[in-house]
Amino acid sequence: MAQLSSVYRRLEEGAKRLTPQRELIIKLFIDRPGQHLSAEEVHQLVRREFRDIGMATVYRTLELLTRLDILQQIHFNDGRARYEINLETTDVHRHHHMVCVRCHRVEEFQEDLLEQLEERLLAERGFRVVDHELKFYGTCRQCARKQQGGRRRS
Amino acid sequence: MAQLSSVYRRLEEGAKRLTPQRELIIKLFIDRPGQHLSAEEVHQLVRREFRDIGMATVYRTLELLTRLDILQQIHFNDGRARYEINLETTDVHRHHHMVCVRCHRVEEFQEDLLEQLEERLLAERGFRVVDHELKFYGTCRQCARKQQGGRRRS
DNA sequence: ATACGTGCAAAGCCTTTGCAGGTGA
DNA sequence: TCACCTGCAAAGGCTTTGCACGTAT
Repeated sequence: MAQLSSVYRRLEEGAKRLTPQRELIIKLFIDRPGQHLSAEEVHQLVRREFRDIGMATVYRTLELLTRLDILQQIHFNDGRARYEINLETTDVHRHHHMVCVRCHRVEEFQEDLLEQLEERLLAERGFRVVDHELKFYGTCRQCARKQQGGRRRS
Repeated sequence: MAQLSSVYRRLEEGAKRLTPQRELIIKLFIDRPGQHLSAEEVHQLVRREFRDIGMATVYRTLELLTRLDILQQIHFNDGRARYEINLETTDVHRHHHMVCVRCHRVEEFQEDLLEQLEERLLAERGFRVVDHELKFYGTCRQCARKQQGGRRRS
């Protein structure tokens, strides 16, 4: 798979070894595109296949993969970092998040309307953007339906 | 001052007492519009006038004021929460942040281009936005100049 | 009297680090 | 050999909580 080999290439470029623990963590993210896993969740999932992996290894691996640009760290203001994979097909800079404040599920959307704004920030304020994040907090369709049902009853 | 009385009104509506500690913390934010203070910074600043205030009181007050919508909590991914005041003149939803990754200063900008996008998210995906945050990370004008100077020298 | 507010210390969470013991090149 | 990697336990940093003591209403 092209995406996998690109991940391994990036690992090699970082002069790092592909240990079983690291491979399992990478596979986890490849098997779940579009998911945003916390360190705790990664630990739980990997432990199904590698019982003795420690949290320190998980954190060190997540840090390494983030540094190699294989993962991206995201904060959704719930006090813990989450990670998602950076496949070559994924343009990180045109991909943002909708966080449901009820079920905490995260949806994504593509949008490039920030580019013109970034150009204006450079021209008008001298601020050169290297990264950005846009997050919407609200209620997703499913939770809106549930909420509506609850209100009817009361 | 109209802004001050609005803050006090919101405190009363919350059925909360205006203690000297709380008043000092509120004044801190009113005297520094546009600043984004961490709990530690608030503690340091208030201690100049109220030596014995404890961190717990600072945290409890910041939590209270956030709940009363007098302050707003913000995360800039540096591992600590920051707070800014919500004056009635400030439209929280059209005010975003540019975070300099070198000097860590935060600038603000006004922009309302998100509204049409929010309408589309509701229409196309059923997601009803209640809050959003847009942050740009990059280098500010001053740091860009310093950097340029350094490069010329090397 | 009673509910509220405070400072202090302890505990909680998430995350990082030190260390001794492996393992691959 | 030697650099790298790991699990465990301990420590760090930010934040919350328990508690006994005050203080307003």
